[in-house]
Amino acid sequence: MSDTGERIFSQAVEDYVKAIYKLQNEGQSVSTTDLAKKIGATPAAATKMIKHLAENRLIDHTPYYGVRLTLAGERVALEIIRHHRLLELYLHQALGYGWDEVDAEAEKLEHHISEEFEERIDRMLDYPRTDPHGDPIPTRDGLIEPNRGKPLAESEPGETLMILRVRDSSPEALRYLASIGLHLEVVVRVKEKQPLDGALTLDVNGVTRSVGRELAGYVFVEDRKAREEVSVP
Amino acid sequence: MSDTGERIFSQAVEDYVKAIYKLQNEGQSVSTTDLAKKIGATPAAATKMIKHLAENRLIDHTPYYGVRLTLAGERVALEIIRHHRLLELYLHQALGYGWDEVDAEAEKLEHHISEEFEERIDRMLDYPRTDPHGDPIPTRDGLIEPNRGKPLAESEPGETLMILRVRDSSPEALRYLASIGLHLEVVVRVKEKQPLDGALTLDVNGVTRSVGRELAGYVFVEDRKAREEVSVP
DNA sequence: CGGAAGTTTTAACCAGGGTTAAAATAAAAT
DNA sequence: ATTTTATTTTAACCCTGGTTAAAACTTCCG
Repeated sequence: MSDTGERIFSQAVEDYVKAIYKLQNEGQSVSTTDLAKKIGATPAAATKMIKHLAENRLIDHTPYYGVRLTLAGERVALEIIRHHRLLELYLHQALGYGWDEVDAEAEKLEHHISEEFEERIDRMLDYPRTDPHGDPIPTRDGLIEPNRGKPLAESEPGETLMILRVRDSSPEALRYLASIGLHLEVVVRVKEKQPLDGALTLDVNGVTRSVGRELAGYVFVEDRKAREEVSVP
Repeated sequence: MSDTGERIFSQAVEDYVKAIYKLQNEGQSVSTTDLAKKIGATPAAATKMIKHLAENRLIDHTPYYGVRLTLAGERVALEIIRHHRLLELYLHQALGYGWDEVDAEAEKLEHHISEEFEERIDRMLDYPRTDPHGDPIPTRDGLIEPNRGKPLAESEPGETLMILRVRDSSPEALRYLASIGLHLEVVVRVKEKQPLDGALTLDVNGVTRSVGRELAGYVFVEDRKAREEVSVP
């Protein structure tokens, strides 16, 4: 009950921290070049920001060897991701945005909402755990559940699977997946798997569909049986 | 259907243009000092921005004699004010914000919502004409109705008036007004007016209330009879 | 081991939006 | 009519977040 809702870090800082968080989630330490690429700036700009972040104890920096978030940095990242995912869900549920549209709008808003706003939409959505792509929403105090599911691309013929999560890659990919019936919670059965390119033939609600290996790598699933025990929280 | 939703002007530019618009609405041309004060920066900073705005044909600047918005500038100002007031109403209606809280939150968001978002909340609110303080919401194509009502402070004993609009001054003032029953659409009767300080004694829903001249200057009213003919849009 | 190649960092610079201090101008007052 | 006062503008500077070009460091390979 002490802070008055002022933002502590600039939007740029928040963007970098968030980018580092995401890169860190596949591969231990984050390189300057990868970070620069993700942010859309030059490596030189990234280096300068890295110094700034390190001075503010948001990251540990071993020159020439990359960067890792400190605990403080992770807290900042998770707060922004919380904003982002709550906003995505809110836009979807309350304003009818499609799951391919929510990311762009949430990106614009995530740095600018107050704690009050966050709290209100959280309550309005009844304290949700996942966003419209099935990604977990961090809690107010910076905890996050692990990502759910294994890639559909790694499944084998005969398996019956439920879609739990879809990587929020491009709006086009999301729209295409939706168009062939691959939404969250949908159950699919794997009919065939091409031996060479890994393309899958699926049964989706009685309709036969094909997805290439790349797209199938964006869809995360869980064995049908495992799901029955978890049920509603 | 041509622009991709990119913002054309910086947030700073938008803030200055909005400030000029508001100052212009009482007193013809806007002085550097007043503008600086409104923005919360030094006159030197305002001068620099004024040059920038003039180069972009958003204002006409007569050095040493002040500034006026061009038509283009007015369009920009009204677009931001539209965002602001739609947001205020949305926060109030959809998220339960009090009328004393909406201004601060809308201030943060008004620069960052897309046309899509604007369109969606506009539809969701069923194309409203006024915000929670009774201020008119500009249309999508930059038209705005004149401010409604005359100051309560100028009314005389015996008059029966309906509250149409309340100046969005401070959250405290708004909270106080609400606490004594002075909301929008409420009908009051003027019982007395102090000859010297202009303080009013009112009948508000059967309760007797006093408001000083300053506060009464923030409340805008219309003669009760005039209202009956207008009715619901 | 010694380059060659790729990555990272440094250096010098730019633009936007701010500051303070000083100079220029307008308005008011003796 | 001239001086005083207040306002506005200019000048010189700061900080943030970017750029390009060059230098420093790793790494990998012959």
